[in-house]
Amino acid sequence: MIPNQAFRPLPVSARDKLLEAGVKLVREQGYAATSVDQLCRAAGVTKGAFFHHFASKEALGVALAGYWSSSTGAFFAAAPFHHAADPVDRVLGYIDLRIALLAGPAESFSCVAGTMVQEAFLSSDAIRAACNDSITGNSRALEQDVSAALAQSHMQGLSAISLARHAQAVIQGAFVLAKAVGGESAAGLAREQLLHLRRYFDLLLRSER
Amino acid sequence: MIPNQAFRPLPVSARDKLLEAGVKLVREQGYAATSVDQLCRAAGVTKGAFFHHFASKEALGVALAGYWSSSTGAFFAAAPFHHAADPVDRVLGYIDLRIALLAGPAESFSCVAGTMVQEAFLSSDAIRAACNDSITGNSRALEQDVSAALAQSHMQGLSAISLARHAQAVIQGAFVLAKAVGGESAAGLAREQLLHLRRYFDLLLRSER
DNA sequence: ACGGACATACCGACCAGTTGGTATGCATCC
DNA sequence: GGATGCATACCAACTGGTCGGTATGTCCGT
Repeated sequence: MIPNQAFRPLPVSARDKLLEAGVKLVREQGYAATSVDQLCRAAGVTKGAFFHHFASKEALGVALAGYWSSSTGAFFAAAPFHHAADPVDRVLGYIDLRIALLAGPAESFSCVAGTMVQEAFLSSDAIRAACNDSITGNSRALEQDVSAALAQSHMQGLSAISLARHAQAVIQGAFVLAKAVGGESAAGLAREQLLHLRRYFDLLLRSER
Repeated sequence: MIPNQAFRPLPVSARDKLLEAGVKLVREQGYAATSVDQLCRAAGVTKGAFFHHFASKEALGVALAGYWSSSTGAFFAAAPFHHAADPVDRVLGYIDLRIALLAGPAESFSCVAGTMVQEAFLSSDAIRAACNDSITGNSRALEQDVSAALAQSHMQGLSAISLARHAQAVIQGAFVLAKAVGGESAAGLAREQLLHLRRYFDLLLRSER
């Protein structure tokens, strides 16, 4: 999403504006508490435009998860930690980047997919599946490097995808705790949690080499 | 909450029924998507009864976090893992108990406070604070044993409360991932995550003794 | 002139919250 | 011990406003 369109006017269509507004509002208040009218107001478009692009509010939810997945996926894919020679450095580099992103209030660094899926996992299977794709997409992107790093270590009986999923679990859990404490301490608390994750990975991947 | 009242008819007042319904509905659909009418229907009481006991829907949310905190707190306080002589066994015993509780669909083992705070942390500071009390209450209950276990190990520069918080973060993150995959795999995925937490604690607390 | 991209106006359903009321229990006073 | 007074617990019916969604129209590039 948001394709690079150099030398061309950015589309900023009503659809894009609605998705951007969706990211902001869902992060701040969740999916259910965000009304279609509110989305239209925040995006500066009318209700007619909304239902021209999305068949329903649920359809926006699904599209939002996809939009979120694409934009964050592109960001992490372009990050420099991929160029490290040692796969362990690539894995820890990913965690370090996630730590570096933790700043400001919780609604500025939390995950749209994780927030949405908590509310909609039972009421809308389409949204649940779209959010699952987003989260497991992150795991799969990390899995390659974890797998290579595990092969170097003497660790036995550990699955790469399970470890990659653990990174996502800790990240999602850190967001929940950050929202709970609120205020200034949110980012610091989240960072503390990712440092535990980093230590765990370091213990596993650098053991007995 | 729900005091033992042997030989007396259980109160099952409208208030208690509403809180029980709140636990169920918030787990299934979140706080915002749960309407007052729905709560009353599920509890088998009228709307008048609701607003007799709670000044607003938000007030129910705050009371619900307290109710959740008390009932789960009492459960864990009474668990047998506290009797282990070695503090490391008590910490790992807590994690093992949490693993044992993971069964069935996500809505049957997920956390009411964690779900609510994701939606309401900005819109209602009262709910945010009540949920934070519930989650940090769990951390503080674990902190004592973690502190004693850390004192035995040769680990340096690790704070007990930070580690106890990490347990809560992994648990909350496991719930998010479990909701995302949905269906039969939910509990298994959550268990997998808590096993990583267990391994991390084991690596830290049993190191170089 | 035709289709995509919007805007305006509106609908029935449902929302949180309010109203005025009833039923019951428990003191207090004669 | 029976009448009085008052609080608690609960109820059915209602309100103004907001919800997701629709019907219909207009603009505009091709």
